Amino acid sequence: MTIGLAHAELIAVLSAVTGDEPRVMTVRSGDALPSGPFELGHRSLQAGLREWVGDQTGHPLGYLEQLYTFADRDRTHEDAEGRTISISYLGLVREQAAPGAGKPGWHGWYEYFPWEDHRGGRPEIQAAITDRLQDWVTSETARREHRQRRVDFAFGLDGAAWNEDLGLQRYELMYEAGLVTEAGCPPAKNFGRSMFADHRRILATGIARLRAKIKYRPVVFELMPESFTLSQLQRTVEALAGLTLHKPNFRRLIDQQELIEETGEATSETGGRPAKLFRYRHAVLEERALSGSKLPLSRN
Amino acid sequence: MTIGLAHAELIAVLSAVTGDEPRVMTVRSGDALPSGPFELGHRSLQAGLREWVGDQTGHPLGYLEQLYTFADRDRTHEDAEGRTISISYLGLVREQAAPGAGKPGWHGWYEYFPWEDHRGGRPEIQAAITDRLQDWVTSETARREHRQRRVDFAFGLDGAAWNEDLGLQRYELMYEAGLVTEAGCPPAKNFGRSMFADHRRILATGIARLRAKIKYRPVVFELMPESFTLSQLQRTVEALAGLTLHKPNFRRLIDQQELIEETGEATSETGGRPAKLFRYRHAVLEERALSGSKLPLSRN
DNA sequence: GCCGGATATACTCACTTCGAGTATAAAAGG
DNA sequence: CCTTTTATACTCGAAGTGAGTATATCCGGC
Repeated sequence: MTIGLAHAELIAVLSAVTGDEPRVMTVRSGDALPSGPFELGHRSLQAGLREWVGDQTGHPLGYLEQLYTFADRDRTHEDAEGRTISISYLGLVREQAAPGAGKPGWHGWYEYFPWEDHRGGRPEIQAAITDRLQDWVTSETARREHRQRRVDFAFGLDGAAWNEDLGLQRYELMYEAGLVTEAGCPPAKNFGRSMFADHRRILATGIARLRAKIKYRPVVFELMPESFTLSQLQRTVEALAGLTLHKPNFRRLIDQQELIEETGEATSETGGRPAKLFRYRHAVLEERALSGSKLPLSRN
Repeated sequence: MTIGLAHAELIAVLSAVTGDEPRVMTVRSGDALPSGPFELGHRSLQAGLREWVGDQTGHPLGYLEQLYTFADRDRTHEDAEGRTISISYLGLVREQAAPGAGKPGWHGWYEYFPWEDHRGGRPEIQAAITDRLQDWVTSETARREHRQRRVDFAFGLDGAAWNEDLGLQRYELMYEAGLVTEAGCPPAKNFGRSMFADHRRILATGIARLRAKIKYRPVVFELMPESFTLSQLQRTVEALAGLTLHKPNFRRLIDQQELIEETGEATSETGGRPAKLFRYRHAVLEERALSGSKLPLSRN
């Protein structure tokens, strides 16, 4: 019996935040995500990727999480002796440990997804996108209603609120509607910077996953330096979520979670009143979070 | 350059709920999860699995979601020409469409994880488990504190509340502490029924994922028949979560989500007052849910 | 036919959480 | 010393959540 033989490949979405700009590590001048073959010598996928990232970038990798495994037919290796299976990972790199961040190799998320940054309100480009999506909705009578609901929900139209977690759905809608060059549309009709093969889709997956995760697990701290101010922390979260947050409530949220503690020092680099410095309470690391139950429990 | 060649295998965690018992489809009299090679003819992994499940079981597969991809060294294929990559999926099967449920092939979740069912309060077996875990905690001085926190958090001890989502963490702790035969411990010291290779770990992954998911996406309905009563729905959720829920609050939660509507009919099969029958509002299917923001937004 | 058991359904209330706004403190610079 | 800027602290009402109680409708036994 023929057991499915395949080429195994690892693809990484490595992110860092510099100032208020979320960035991703790229190769080929920003056209592709770093990837490499899964070598036989590695203990596991995770270990393989860590090793490989360490060699290639010199940045120690903090948090690492599997994203998704793809094996669609169009991903078949050219000299196909079997097809290619791509296993993608999300990795977080601390700002200070990423000297390359800001230099070539690291590109801003919103270069690829300009419509995902809502920190300055709805970005202008979004109107153009939703106009084109509306054409796509109207162009078919059969699934029209269904398409309309998907667009409205994903982009926060018609009463629905903008939900930052839906980045992948938004990209997939645009792909279906032929608004990205990866779907075969002419470069003129493209929105955002495109990438090699399905790398932009994988990046969207990583962004969506991270945006969802920061809400129920303290992963932001994997991106922060050893000590930081509350404003820095807030700006980092805002950069990731692509949203502006309510400052007093953000602070309340943070300290009622008891995730951080004062270092005792302060910094006056920020301009106004000096800000206290905090550090992450590592004791809490693996436990904690995973907060809400959402199910109406019965205490008997 | 040697591109990593590997064997690709699909493993499925197929679940259904009959009455108040959550079940999983198994092969080898309950010793293993169904699995098979990833054939080259398939369009994608997802399509490959759907086809394969259809052929093997005759049950149409509703919801299907990727779980995790494993490729640890100990999973190497015997006549190793490369190693085996296992891609696991979680699938949900509707009760009525699964005539085999209850018959051989389908086994109850809690046969494998008796400590995960808290519907009748803390199960007795848990005390024995945590006693043994406590020995494991005390046996090492170096990481003792860390281990203690992990155990307390995972099993809801020392002030922490029981969290049904942590099934995977609990199994992994037991594995580390040598309380399951899969870790090489003698059968006498085993807790719960063990499985082939790492299949029980994969099942734990599936259960944990599903338990987490029912809180923010309406996936329960993939397990319900066309029409159902609110009590049936509640019992299904309780079966999955391994918890008892507060009836009035459960009903409030359900109808404020507007996920279901009355069929107009009622059933008196349950004994007391006849219960109204409801159906899932399919219109809502892809949108909706993904409820809470958890981030303190600013409206400017 | 009436009554108790069983199940379904409906309503109330206190407490916590959350969104939103306002007020005070401490630095820098003209 | 007064304004600007950033940091920090407090308040309030609306909404959500945990928990309990009350009413409705069937069945079966007497």
